[in-house]
Amino acid sequence: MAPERTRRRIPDATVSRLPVYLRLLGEQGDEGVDSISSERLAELAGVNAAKVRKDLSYLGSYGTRGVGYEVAYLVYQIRRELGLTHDWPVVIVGAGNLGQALAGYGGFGERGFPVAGIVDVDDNKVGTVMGGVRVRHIDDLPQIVQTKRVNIGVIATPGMAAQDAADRLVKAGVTSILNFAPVVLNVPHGIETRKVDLAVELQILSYHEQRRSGGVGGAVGSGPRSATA
Amino acid sequence: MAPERTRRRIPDATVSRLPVYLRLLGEQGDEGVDSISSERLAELAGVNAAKVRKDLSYLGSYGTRGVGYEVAYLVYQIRRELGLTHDWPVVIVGAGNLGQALAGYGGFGERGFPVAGIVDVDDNKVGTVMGGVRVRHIDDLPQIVQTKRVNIGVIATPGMAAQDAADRLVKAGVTSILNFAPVVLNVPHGIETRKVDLAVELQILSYHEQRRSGGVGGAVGSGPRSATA
DNA sequence: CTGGCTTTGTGAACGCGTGCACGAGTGCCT
DNA sequence: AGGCACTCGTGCACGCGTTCACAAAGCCAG
Repeated sequence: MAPERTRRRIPDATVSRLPVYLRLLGEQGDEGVDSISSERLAELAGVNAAKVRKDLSYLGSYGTRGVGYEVAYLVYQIRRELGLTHDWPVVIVGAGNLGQALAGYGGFGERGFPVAGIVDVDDNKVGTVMGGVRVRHIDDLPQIVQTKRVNIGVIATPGMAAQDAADRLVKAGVTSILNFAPVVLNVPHGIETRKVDLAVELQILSYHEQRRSGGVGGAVGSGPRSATA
Repeated sequence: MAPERTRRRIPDATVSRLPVYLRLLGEQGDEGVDSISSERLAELAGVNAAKVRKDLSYLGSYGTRGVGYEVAYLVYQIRRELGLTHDWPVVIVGAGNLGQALAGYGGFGERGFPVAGIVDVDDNKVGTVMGGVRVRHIDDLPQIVQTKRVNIGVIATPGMAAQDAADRLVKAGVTSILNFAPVVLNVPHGIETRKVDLAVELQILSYHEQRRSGGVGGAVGSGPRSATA
């Protein structure tokens, strides 16, 4: 390949915001907006304007001073940087409540992440269809990953089965994992992992609520507007 | 419980890790472990031992030098700090795929966040039962929030309906919102908000995959799966 | 009771991300 | 053509979070 030396590394914080900008820019584009300022984009994204400019500067200087950014071009650049110029098929492990919801959630395919397959250990679930995809046995994982060129795996199993799922995914050749199970996964170096834990999110909110309601005192079930029990 | 000066503000980063420690400590407790070192806990949580100690130090000095932390006591302290000494009923807005999955996901109630209600705008869904909870009309939101003393709302609607859902939740008296819709919510100051966006997570993974597969070279859409064994 | 071993708690250094402030470039209007 | 208004791009300072390193503190053996 070209001298393409160590490609500008983009800070994690920025990477996590680019998808947000991308979505907003897409919406703006659909509404006929063809140029947008960092200030406006910042407002839509709920962040600081300087941050937007700095974030976008990591992609290169694609803005026009005095004018702003051309929406369509910016969309293209962000998509390119995020690797969204082509689809990334994903495989879902676990066909329970969550797995079903994920498979049925149309947003996946629409946004470039078609569900290449769903697998489960439970033979009773194998064969059923969810979101247009037939559930297959987890032993078929390697085959699915290979034939469908899957790089991303989604773990939607109970916590107990998550590590095994991760092991199988890695063994099958997956290099990125999105984990919904409340478990700290142990994966080989080089495997990218992200975790979404509903319980953690709720507990963080709980912390703030508890704080709001008068600090760590006795166990009182008082809400902001509720009668003190 | 005299020290009311628990006003100590705990860093966000720490707050987001406490739930993880809590779960791990619970598991260890179930396995009969009654004392644990920061090193061991760090290993389980996949973080640095010093970080564990610093995190726990925000709760107070509950460890014993030379020995470690008493699991049961630490669990109690973390639960107390996170406000988990009592339940926090939640109300789910949106009875679609995701809403169903969330309602059906037992983990909610088990972890102290019982589903006080599910609401939807669609009259066809109203009356059906999900996860043991009957779906009610969104107009009943204020009543549910008030009678069940709900402080936390969960938005599981399509993006288009999310802002309206948030407005209704806030108006009904909810002060914390967990948002699954791919939208930047606009809420009054003082309302705590957390966002879980599947598309964003996948796109972040996509970024790393794209990076792995040779960087942003030509705009050629060669298969995602490059030469990686 | 003393010495040695273990592990906590924390001061201090470092690094990353954020936000400000301002120079530099661009387009529009007179 | 010249001046003006606007917006990007970025150097810099600040603050938060992470990590190291070590003294303080507790336990145990003999």
